[in-house]
Amino acid sequence: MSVTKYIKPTESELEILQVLWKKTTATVRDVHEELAKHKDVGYTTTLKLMQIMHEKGIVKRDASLRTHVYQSAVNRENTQKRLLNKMIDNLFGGSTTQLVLQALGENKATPEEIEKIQLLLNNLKRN
Amino acid sequence: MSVTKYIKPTESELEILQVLWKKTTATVRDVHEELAKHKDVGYTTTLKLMQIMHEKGIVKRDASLRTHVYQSAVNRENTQKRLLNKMIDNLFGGSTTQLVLQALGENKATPEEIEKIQLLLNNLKRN
DNA sequence: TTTTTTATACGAATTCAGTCGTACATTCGG
DNA sequence: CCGAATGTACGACTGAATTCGTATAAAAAA
Repeated sequence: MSVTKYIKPTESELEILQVLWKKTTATVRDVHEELAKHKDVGYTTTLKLMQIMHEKGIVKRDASLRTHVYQSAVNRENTQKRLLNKMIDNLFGGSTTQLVLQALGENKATPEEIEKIQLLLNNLKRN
Repeated sequence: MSVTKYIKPTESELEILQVLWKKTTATVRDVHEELAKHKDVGYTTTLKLMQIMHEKGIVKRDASLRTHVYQSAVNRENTQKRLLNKMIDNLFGGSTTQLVLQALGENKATPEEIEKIQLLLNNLKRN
């Protein structure tokens, strides 16, 4: 029986994934320079992390050239959904609504964004 | 210069906090039995965790009796808000709306809950 | 061609979360 | 009173995440 593989990126891995999701494709140096903008970290640390992510199957890479080219191997939306659900369980007692209320509660959603959410809600009600 | 203390509960700590938030006040046994409903864990593990949380200042306790009585030392809404914002940054590129859309996207919010959210949104628009 | 820069690989250290066993004290039932 | 149950303290182990140093190869610059 095949066991569903649970990919649960760590925090550092998520930072890297964000870069890869945005750029589609990137070298270790690309990623590292992006990360270095916001935090103080050594190049080999980023390298190691990406190697481990490769072992885990979180990223793919083209190693045909000296400078390997990486890309994400996990779907962005799925990953978001899974971690979100976890947070809903862990922190909001399983209530999506509580999370949404909390998220919107003090935050700066523009009127256009609010419209977008309202549209979605209307569709949901119709079902 | 005082450094702002960053309380970042771990996953297990969050489980415990949920119980404490719900019950207001609880012994280790209370908490443990609540946790044991959903996962397999030893009593001393829960105890140890709560002791560590006490050292960290995440929970308070009354140790005047043999059986200590614990309660949360961190505010629920603040904690939720902080972790939520972190997730928004880490996983949704800083967009609250993206998170909300994703959360509502496939999830089972009841019509009543949807109403509640819509109400909130209408209020937000009015400002 | 020599030197410097840029890559990857890899081993090792550190830290932390989570788990539990064991020791020991107190309380409770009989 | 005595044994079982219940409580806290605490040390220790495991595994994972993170960090970085060093070795080595390749490429680029001088």
